Amino acid sequence: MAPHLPLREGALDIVAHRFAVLAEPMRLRLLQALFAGEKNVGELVAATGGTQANVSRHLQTMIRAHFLSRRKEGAQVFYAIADPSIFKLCQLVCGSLEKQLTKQAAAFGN
Amino acid sequence: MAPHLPLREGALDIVAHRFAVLAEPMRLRLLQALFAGEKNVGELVAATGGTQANVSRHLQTMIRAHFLSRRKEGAQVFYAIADPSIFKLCQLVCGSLEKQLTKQAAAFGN
DNA sequence: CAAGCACATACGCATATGCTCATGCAATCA
DNA sequence: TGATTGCATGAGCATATGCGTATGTGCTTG
Repeated sequence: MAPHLPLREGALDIVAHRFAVLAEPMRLRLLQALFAGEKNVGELVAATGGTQANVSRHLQTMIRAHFLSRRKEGAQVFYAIADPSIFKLCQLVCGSLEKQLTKQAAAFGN
Repeated sequence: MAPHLPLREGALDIVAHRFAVLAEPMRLRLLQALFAGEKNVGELVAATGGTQANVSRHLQTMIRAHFLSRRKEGAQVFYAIADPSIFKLCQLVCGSLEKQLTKQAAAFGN
């Protein structure tokens, strides 16, 4: 039941793909914008500074990965974070990154 | 101190890169093999079924990302997991993946 | 010193992925 | 109904990345 860490064959590819979805700065920007709550595409375009086409594509990518949810309201489409584990994932990476950078800084004598 | 989630510019690229390192099946296989403890390159080649050159390349990638540590002993080189957050990262992804697949299975009527 | 083992790395190819531009499609409004 | 707004998507290009093959480098051993 728990994390059978010797993962079955094929599972690794799925896990890798989930990490890959998080491996694009623009998608992380979108997630960051969505941490504050549901937003429509126009708001996300404004928040990230990307083009409408590009933002839309990245949103589809995260929808397919089941990281986001979609809600149509008239002509607009609202996106929201659907997988709460994303919070912890980002926190973990940021945390260990901070630790590493601090250590590197200390190595310079400081 | 804690997760300043509105990350400073540039930090996102670094975070994205860290996720990217975890976004390759072969690297995940190597990490899985290393979960049991330190191993040298030959053992990792055997454990993953990859070629020596490819395994070596991926190990360098994870070293540069500070995910692994390196220890030379004579002609051999031993690698080990240097960043404990990798455990939790994999557990989180596997956990939410399991949840999602279970839900999808249930949607088929079961 | 020569030979062999363990590991790293340069090169070339194939594929994947992000980006822009242009267009399609649906809903709203005049 | 025609025009406009909001979002999605196809085409094409540029780049990045993984892989295999071949070769380089350091250590060990005879």
